[in-house]
Amino acid sequence: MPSAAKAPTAESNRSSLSQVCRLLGFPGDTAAPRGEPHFLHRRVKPGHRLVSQGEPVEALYVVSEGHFKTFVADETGHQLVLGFPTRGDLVGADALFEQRHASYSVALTEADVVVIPFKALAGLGHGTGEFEPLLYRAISREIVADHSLRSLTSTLGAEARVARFLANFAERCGSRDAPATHVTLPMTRQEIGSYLGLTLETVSRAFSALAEAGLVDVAQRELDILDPEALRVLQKVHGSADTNRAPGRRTAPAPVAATRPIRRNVTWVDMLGAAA
Amino acid sequence: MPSAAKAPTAESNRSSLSQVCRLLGFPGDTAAPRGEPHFLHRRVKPGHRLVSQGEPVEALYVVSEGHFKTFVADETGHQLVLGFPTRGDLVGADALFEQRHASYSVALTEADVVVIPFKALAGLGHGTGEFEPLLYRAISREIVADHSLRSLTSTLGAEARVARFLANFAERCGSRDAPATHVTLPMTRQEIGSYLGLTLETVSRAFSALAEAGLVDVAQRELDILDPEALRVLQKVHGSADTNRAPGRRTAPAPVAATRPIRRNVTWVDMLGAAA
DNA sequence: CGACATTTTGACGCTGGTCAATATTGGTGG
DNA sequence: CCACCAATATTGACCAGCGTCAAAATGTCG
Repeated sequence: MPSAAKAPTAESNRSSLSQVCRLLGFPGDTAAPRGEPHFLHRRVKPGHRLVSQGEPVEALYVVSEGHFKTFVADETGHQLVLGFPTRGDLVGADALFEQRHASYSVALTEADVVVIPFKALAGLGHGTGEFEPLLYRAISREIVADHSLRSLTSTLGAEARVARFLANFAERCGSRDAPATHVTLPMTRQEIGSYLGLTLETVSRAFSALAEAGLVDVAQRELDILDPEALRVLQKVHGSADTNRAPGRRTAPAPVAATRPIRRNVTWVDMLGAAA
Repeated sequence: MPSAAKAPTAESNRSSLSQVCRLLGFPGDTAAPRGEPHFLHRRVKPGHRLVSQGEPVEALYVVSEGHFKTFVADETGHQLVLGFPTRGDLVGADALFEQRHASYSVALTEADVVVIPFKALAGLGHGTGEFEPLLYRAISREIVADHSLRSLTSTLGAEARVARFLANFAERCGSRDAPATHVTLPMTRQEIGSYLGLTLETVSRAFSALAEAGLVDVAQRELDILDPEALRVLQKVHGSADTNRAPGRRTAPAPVAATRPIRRNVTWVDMLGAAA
């Protein structure tokens, strides 16, 4: 992987507030670029933990480079993958409640994070008042992403989940509105499965199916996105017998536009009834 | 339901900061109970929306009385239930990102909420600096609860999910360490199913099964908890991918320091361990 | 009382989990 | 340098949990 082979150390060991803002994806919020505090960085080697479940919180982190996986481990040792934070993502937000981390975060690749000392938040450093709204937004985004994932897993089938995951991941890898055509997956099939609520075998099968459908080209950890649009739209591939029906053309089938004229009394029901 | 039939208006139309703290479950954090600002309340009738998806955020809310359901609706009108906020829960945290609500919240019963004006947050009212950490904690708790739910749905089978849900719900209904033995479910089977990632039929069947097992006594919306402990412990485990085979090493006390030479991808396997 | 929403119960079948065997990669030791 | 081994990935066969379709019972509201 010739990714960050360039100038790894030169990238920075400290970032200004406005840099962190941009990193988080809030370019507009940079208001006071003056003598604002600079945040230190911290490097994490692959396989090393950034935070551990139960550990008292010392800081929050914003990923600057590399990939992580965050997961919880129940008493029996089983683990559930909660996400794969990468550049621009906040790590450790679940620790603000109870001042203890509620999950593990380990680096999957060589990684670099911006350290946001907990003091800067709890110590009510009003000098840093500029980035409090920023934190709110970042944490809130965690929640939104979480809900989005729940929606994904409870709505789509296995193949569609994997497809969306790949599209999403590739999108987040390509740094600036560059969907990224080729990526090296930093996580195992099992981790993907845990994240999506599937088993590793099902993930593997989904990969094969997507490859056979011509949407991607996957070999082990190497992934080529051939049809990003189809990946994102896909609802079902489900081709065991008639996979090659229309080669080259694969668009989503017409969805059900069932908006039944349900009438009940009050306002909320309009959307309540539609369920199914 | 003769619940809040008593003195509905008398309960309060404004709350002090410390009262909100207690309501949120952070009794210790009440620091400046002096001339602190008082927050107005707002009543919501069953079936009425507290917030709507896409709507610009005007305030956050803390439920004081009653039950809500929060859900997202995709383009086709299908809805996914995200939670059933009740007394002490924060509503609207997902709106801090992008200043627009990312979900609907409708009252399932007669309800009463504390209104926390958005201004009090964005306007960086440092006069209210006391409750900023509080908000952080409350929002963070949302995330933790979310993860907990994901863990639940991806590890347990249908019956176990429903069992845990009922135990959980009854627990949250009984106000003070009172597990609550009888509750009136404010939501439909379908809503429960959406919340747990099941269909309404499966939920209904699970209810019947739990009743037949003598754990609960359920008739329509009326629910009696007969064996709270069994409900919480019940595990029909059917899902999880990893089976812990390696009986030897379970604890991964390996500190953040370099444990061993990292070959490509390994080393964190100590806790990934047993994974397969 | 009649229409509709919600719930219950049954039968059937598909998706995806489980078990199992093999292939491939990459690191280690002789 | 090559054989060996562990971890990961792929693929197949089997089957069961739960979604789907369907119908009937019960409750609710106008």
